[in-house]
Amino acid sequence: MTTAQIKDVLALATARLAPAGEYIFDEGAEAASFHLLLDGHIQVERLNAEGDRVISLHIPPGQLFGIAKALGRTTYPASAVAAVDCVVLSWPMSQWSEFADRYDGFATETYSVIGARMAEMHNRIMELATQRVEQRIACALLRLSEKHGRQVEGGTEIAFPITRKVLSEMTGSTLHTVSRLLSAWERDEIVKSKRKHIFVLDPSRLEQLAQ
Amino acid sequence: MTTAQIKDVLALATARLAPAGEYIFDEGAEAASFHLLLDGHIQVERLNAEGDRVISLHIPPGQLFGIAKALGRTTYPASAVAAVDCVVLSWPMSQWSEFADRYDGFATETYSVIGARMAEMHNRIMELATQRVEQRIACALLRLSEKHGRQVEGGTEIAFPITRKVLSEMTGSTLHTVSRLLSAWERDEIVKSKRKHIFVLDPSRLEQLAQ
DNA sequence: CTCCGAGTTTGCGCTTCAACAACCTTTGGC
DNA sequence: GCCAAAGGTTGTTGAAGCGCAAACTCGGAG
Repeated sequence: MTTAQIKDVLALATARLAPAGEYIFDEGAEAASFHLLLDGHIQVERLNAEGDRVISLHIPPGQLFGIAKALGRTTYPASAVAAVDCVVLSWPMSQWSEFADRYDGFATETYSVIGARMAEMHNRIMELATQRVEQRIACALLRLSEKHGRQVEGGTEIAFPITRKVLSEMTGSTLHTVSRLLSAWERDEIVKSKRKHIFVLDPSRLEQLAQ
Repeated sequence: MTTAQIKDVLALATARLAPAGEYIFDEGAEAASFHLLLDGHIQVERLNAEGDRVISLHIPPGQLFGIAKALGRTTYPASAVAAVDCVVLSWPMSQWSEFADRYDGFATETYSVIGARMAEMHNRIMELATQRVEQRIACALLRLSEKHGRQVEGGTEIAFPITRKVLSEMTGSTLHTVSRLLSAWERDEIVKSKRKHIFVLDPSRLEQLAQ
């Protein structure tokens, strides 16, 4: 895309600040807009019939999300919540095809993102189907630190606040089990954690635990 | 697509018969072709590091598969095996973009398929994360009978041979547990099974079991 | 017709982990 | 500085379901 094209596109967007905890859109709602995360972290989640929350993925800044239209859907398949204060650009879904037609590489880029997300979901399915809780949590921490990590002295910090509860909802477990494991791993100096913040100190041993 | 266009397209395809058990392509292999299943049933699967097989989805006749290129990938993310004798049309992946450009609706149609598959994977993740084995197996049977069912007197038969082992690999369980549950459900006249064949007699009670 | 192997059934012990419960700690609002 | 609420720790218990083992049965190859 040229600079002129970028200007055009930005002129059509609405920017807004979503404070931590705000829902950008809800599962099942009509997909009226697609979004770009400029800053912050978005959590994509669904509730099952019994009301258990399952967190499917986290969106890092710079990614499009809520692109239901690209997949032939008219409603959002999941909800998106701001995990921290976020800056979000939004466009009406009606402009999707225009964008795709007009800007070369827009569609290709988008489908690469979708491909990557599918691959990630595929991995999650494998993990859930074959690994034990301990391994799954180790995997989740590794993924988070790789994709959403920030280097600090001594290790990698996960770049947004994350509770035991959230980690359990990402791994199909309970906050109790997560708490126990994090405590054990902290004793072994594999991770370190403050409330809502986790640091991976020794990724190689975490990988071992994930097998 | 017009009839003339269909003829063009078919002229470029290679047709072949894949006997039951044959691998159409392997996980990780270079994505040289994309395929259309004319007849039969394809099973998409992956192996994890320990060699456990996980079955992600089943492809019904009439669907495209192995469409890695559409998702910006150069290798297949999973393997595809013929679950029964299959008739498969294949095109070299190099023709993908040509097809997408030339035939209106081709791309849109494809992305709808991808959207549906993502939705299904999403559901699988939810199930694996929150439901117990019994519920997951009930869900799997319902899905199979809906998407790959064939009406027979008294119920619905799953349209391709399926072992306890396969069902366990679809649900992240073991063939023993599946066997036990099927036996119990057969006593309650919810399902009926011959070796490699399963009939769903009472879908409503199965839905109850799946909650 | 017989044999062999793939598919299935069933029992038993043992591990994993969710459920329940109680208590502790940190943080932010007033 | 106090309080409430959110978040975290830790112990105990019970059950789900996996691993192992052994036996059974069907169906096809020869």
